[in-house]
Amino acid sequence: MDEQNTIERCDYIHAHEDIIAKVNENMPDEEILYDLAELFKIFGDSTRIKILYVLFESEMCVCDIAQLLNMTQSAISHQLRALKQSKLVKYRREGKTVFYSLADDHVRSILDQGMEHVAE
Amino acid sequence: MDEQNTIERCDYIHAHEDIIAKVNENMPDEEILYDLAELFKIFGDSTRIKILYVLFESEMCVCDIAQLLNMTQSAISHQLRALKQSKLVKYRREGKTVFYSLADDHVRSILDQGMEHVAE
DNA sequence: ATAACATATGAACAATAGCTCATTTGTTTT
DNA sequence: AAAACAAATGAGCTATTGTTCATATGTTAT
Repeated sequence: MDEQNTIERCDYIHAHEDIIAKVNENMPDEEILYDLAELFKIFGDSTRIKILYVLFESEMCVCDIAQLLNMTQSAISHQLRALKQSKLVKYRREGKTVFYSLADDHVRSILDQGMEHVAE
Repeated sequence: MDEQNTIERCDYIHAHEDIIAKVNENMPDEEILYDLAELFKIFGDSTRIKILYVLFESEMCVCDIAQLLNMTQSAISHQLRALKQSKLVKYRREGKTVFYSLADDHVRSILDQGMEHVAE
């Protein structure tokens, strides 16, 4: 009750009441925004982006990806785990080999949207 | 010439020649992929995502955003700088006040694509 | 010019992330 | 069962990042 807002505030808020109401109305839940940020974090690393581009062509095993990107098996495996946890890639095992592939079309559309912005 | 590839390799590469050729053909330049990752890094923080959602409703000054998100002016200003550098927001000065707004429609489409994936 | 306000910025610190190295797990072959 | 191979994992190290705090810059009003 007597807890004070310690954040500095400007003398008067510029935004009108209706705007503020709309912001609060349309702002997704904290949890969703957190998840969204986590998802984009995954795209925020060029190694992972390269892996995704490789998988655009075909499913591929860890070692092949490592060779194509000239990186260690361990580094690729760690990154594939992140991609897996975000449900951006899926995998199937075939003997000793594990083949990874893109989970769905979102990967492509998200990267394409980003590309459009970067290309400008 | 005598520089050796120190990366471990599997006994045989699974991917066929034509696949490897296509990967190398369709893989964007290193520099582009770096820029792309940098762009997604910007989306990879929930504070910045919140700022963008706020700006969906209306242009807004730094202090208003800070109040809406209950954060310090400094923190918001720092993040707005990142958004500005990535050309995701633009600004105009009106006296002491600086109003920020979304730079273009890419912001919305990128966030929407991400949302689609998260919502699953 | 001075005071007041809005914003920007730099240094510092804690938390996070990506890579390497060593090792483990899972599978196949002998 | 043992050896060999592919992949996964954990610890450790360095680099990066988001916030805070203090201060500087830019603009307006007195």
